[in-house]
Amino acid sequence: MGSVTLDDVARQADVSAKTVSRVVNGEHSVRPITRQRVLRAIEQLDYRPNMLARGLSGAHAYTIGLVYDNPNAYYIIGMQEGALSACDDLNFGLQVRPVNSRTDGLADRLRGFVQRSRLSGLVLTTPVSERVAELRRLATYRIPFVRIVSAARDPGGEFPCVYVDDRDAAHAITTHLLQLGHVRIGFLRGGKHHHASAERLRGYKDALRDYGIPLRNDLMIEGDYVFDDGFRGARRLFDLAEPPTAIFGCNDEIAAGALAAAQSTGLHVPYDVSIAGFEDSPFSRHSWPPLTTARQRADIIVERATRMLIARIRGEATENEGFNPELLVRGSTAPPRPREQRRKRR
Amino acid sequence: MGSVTLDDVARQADVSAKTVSRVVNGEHSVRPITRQRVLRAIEQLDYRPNMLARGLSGAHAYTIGLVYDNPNAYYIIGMQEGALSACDDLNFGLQVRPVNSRTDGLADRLRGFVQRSRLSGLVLTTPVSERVAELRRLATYRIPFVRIVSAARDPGGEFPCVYVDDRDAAHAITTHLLQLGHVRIGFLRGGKHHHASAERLRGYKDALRDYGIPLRNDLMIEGDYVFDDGFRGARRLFDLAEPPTAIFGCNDEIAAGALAAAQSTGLHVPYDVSIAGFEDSPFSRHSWPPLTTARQRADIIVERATRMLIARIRGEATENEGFNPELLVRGSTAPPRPREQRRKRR
DNA sequence: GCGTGAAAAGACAGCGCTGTCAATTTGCGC
DNA sequence: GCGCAAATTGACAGCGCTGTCTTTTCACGC
Repeated sequence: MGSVTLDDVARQADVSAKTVSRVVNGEHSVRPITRQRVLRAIEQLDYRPNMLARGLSGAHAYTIGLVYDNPNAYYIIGMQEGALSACDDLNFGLQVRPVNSRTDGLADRLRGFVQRSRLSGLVLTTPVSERVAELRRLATYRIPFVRIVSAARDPGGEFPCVYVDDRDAAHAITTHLLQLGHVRIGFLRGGKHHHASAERLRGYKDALRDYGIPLRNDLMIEGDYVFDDGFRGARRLFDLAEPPTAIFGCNDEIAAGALAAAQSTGLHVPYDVSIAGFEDSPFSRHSWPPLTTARQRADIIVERATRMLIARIRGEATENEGFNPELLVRGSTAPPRPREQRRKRR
Repeated sequence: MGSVTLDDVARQADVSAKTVSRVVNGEHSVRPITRQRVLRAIEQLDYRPNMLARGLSGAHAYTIGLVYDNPNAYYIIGMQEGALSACDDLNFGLQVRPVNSRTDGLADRLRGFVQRSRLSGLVLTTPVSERVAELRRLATYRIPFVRIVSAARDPGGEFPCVYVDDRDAAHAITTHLLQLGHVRIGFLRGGKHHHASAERLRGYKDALRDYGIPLRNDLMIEGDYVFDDGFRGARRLFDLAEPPTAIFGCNDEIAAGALAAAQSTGLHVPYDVSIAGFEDSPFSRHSWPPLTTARQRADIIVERATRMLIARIRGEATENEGFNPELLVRGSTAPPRPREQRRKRR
């Protein structure tokens, strides 16, 4: 209804529709003079390409897919915002796709998804981005994608990516605790299958090693990225003969669980025990005390990944980019108390 | 590339493409026998309509818009899930649209959004759904929409809607506190411009009235739906000469703020003060103690609204539907202590 | 069995754009 | 100014579906 079409522009600029199409899509083989004329016509008419027609006609729908497997609402919203902002800016559409990353045939399901919606490419977030074998397969299907991964440095190699240095951030958090004087620091690990979790554990270990403190297995507790595991894990730590004076939770939800465990045990945070998280989710800001954590800007990270993906779809070359989460010290961490002053459990 | 088209199905079912189209779109001038045949063919071939072609060809894009103005990530995800589930089921696409509901020209911006993407209709969530004048305008543009509103009973009248009885739920929560023996109950109000907030306040007032307890203005504090207002509001209540023994926060985030305020003041929840929220967000489950609250299933509510919208787009008649949030009693509420036992503030 | 109106099914023409390939123009060396 | 390859530009045929209009079939009363 009344909307301006390619043909209108073509008539106005006195060229063929195809030439207008070429200009709109930034193809090379148009003379500057012609391009000018077309651009002027586009502006005069306030023309906007019809996504539907573009997608139906062309090889792909000028739409990218954001693929995730993550229960964390805040994280998802952040990622969505980032992707949307890049897509709006570059005239692409966005489709959001939750998947189960642990099942077989992931690559094939993703291909199905891409084909059905004629997606131009995929942004793969962790932990989907860690299934390298499936990714290889995806690549053989010639589906463009950019992954977001946890890595201390540019992994280079096979696939384009945006990398986040979880290890360094975990190192910083642990060092912060060490500098406060903590020696027995518990670690509540997140999803076994998440590489990010392993990286954070490694940062923790490295920091302890730097301070010459031997690792103790009873202080490192397995679990998932969920509140209940944080709660139970922290309880186990408190029950040790020599409980830790600080606990580092692999993400904010785990740390919130640890915080609740402390409070339910009558322990005062941070006086009796320090607790740190990872993520800077609302959890960490809206607890009492607010949690020391590492800020990870999911929105910015995904926006960069999305821009990279679109650049690649357009045939441009790209370089991998890295991000460093930032240490955020808040009220949940403090120096340990001398032993005798520590409060009794109720 | 190998994707199954309408024609393939038509051939398989030995009918015309148009008939398949009719079946897919739930039009009702198809004989049951024929419909069966077509459905079987669709299943055999695993046919899925191509959104792009549908949108290009038809008067609208078989895609609905979910419009919200809400900072609460958890809520948004819930709504998205509900809408997506209905859309997937009914072969519609979904576009998500955050807006600022307080600005002028809302209807015109929504129209722009609808026209650009050729949306078939809109699901309007609170508080967007409360701008009645703008809605009237939207209706004159002949844009189909369904609103989600806060109301104690079917508002009937002008626009189709799904209504949620916030008042009754707030009444239930307040009654729960009264039955525990609380008399001085504070109320932390959410967004002034949200009708839901007014409804919850009214439920609170009604319950007090039912128990013959006079309202006290110093116990009702204005604020927004955010943590900090909950924190500050609760602090003000604690500073009263006669502080309340229970606080009802207008949503979970406010209640979380009140909880933090209590903890930061050295008050023990629920022994020194009871706290209740509204929403059943992760906040309420992941705090210590977990919050008594009212469960509001954003996903289910929005799913219903989406189905209603699509039915209307298809020209079917619909009836408004109501939902009642459910009281969830958890650890943050308990009987008040006799006065002398109440703990001193530090 | 026939006539009738309504219900069901089909034919056909695009929707706005891009891929393909053919036609035209340009630039350049001689 | 000519010839030729390369650079530009254009013509045309769909992409997969639905709206419109037409044809066919059905149900029913006599």
